[in-house]
Amino acid sequence: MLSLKYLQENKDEAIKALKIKNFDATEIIGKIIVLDEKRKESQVKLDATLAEMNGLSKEIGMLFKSGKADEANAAKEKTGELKDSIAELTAIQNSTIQELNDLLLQIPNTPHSSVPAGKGENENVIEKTCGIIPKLHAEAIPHWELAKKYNIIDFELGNKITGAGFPLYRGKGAILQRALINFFLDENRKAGYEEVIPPLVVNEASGYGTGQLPDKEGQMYHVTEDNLYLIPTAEVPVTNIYRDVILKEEDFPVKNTAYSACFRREAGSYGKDVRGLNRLHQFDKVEIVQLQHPDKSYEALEGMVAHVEGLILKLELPYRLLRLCGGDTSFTAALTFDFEVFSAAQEKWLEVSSVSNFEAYQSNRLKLRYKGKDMKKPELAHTLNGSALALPRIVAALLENNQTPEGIRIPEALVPYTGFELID
RNA sequence: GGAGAGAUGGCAGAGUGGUCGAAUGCGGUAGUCUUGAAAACUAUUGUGCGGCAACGUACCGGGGGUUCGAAUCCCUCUCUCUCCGCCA
Repeated sequence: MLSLKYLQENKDEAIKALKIKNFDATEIIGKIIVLDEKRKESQVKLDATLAEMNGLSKEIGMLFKSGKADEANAAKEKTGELKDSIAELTAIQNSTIQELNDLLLQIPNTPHSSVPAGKGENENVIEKTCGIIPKLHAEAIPHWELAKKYNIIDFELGNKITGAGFPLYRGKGAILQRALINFFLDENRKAGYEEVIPPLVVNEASGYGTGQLPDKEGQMYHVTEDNLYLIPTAEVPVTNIYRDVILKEEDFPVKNTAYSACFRREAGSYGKDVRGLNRLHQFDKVEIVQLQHPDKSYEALEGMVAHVEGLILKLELPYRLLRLCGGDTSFTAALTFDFEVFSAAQEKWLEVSSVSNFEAYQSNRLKLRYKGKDMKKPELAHTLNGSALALPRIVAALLENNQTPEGIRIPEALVPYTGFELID
């Protein structure tokens, strides 16, 4: 969430920026500022009353010690009234803070000045399109048919074991998954990201920390018995490593990468978009996360975009880079770049990575801060993350684009990982 | 799953009802000394909120209670450790 301080100091700027996200914040920010005044007022009163009470309690203690029990008991009489008003003021204070917090949670992150206006995905800006879209042979088929033909992904078996959206990879299909995961992790590690293996199930506090809760509750699988959630992305456990942490300024940049299975309920999805590997309930992804000094987060974002681009290039896939418009930028992001690869048989661009700078929006909830030597108080750090990369759509494009009458060709960079050059 | 013990500042660890935001040690930072370093010595060293500041206030795992007053007593939740059981 946005910080109160930011909203107070940059009210008009925030309202203007949020219009790019098609969010009219005029009323809500006005309410917040009024509520905060109220909060301050009740705080001052409460503190004064508490101070009075503390003083009185000390006095009573001294009176008892010096044997003046009568005076002490007389003083006790006075505390009742103070107690009542403390209870009352505390209640006001708590409900005001609660109300304030609820409102703050409703405001999306302010977009970066470079985010174009727009309602939805059609208005995203194509920054560049690279690579050659292959001309497939006459018998070319989409990946879900290739998966069956070469017996590498079994959707029906996944169906039997679990349900739709939980495919079973087998043989060279399974090896290809493992190869991609290792390839991505190795490349990320070479780029300075420390590898972690996080829990795949998180508690409520972590869900709140990265913003999946409360609003996206329905998108996560919930283990009600233990009140835990299956992670929709490694971003959740990895970013929560740094919840309630105060970093030293010289710790920046903090860079982590993690492979994880990801679980998404995808409630409301249906139809041709979910065919084959295009949209799954369980899929594999390698994620990169960075924590940065506020002055350097956009530089870091650029670096992350370049890194992801390098991965796609090594896989020899045709791709394009999109700068998301206000309407398509997520609630929590300030600036997002999407990578899409072209899947030649279904003739579709498929999103394979989303690289975002969240600025201080996630940090504010996480209470992730940093402190420099000359700083009196800690400040919020900036968080960034990106997929590097999500597997299923990469696999879809690899299968479709590289199909030949002899079999499916594996890109050179992956061969050391698969141990074979052809799926046949 | 059963029985017991515990959770205090960056770390270790004292504190069992009043002046305790909390002893002490280690660590960190700054300084003195030194050619430099080490050692020694001196000072300083948590976070939130309000305040220009002085200062006030809250925080001793989370929540609730008792009390004029709670780190300290009670209830509850979570987590950790030890032993037993079960088991990858």
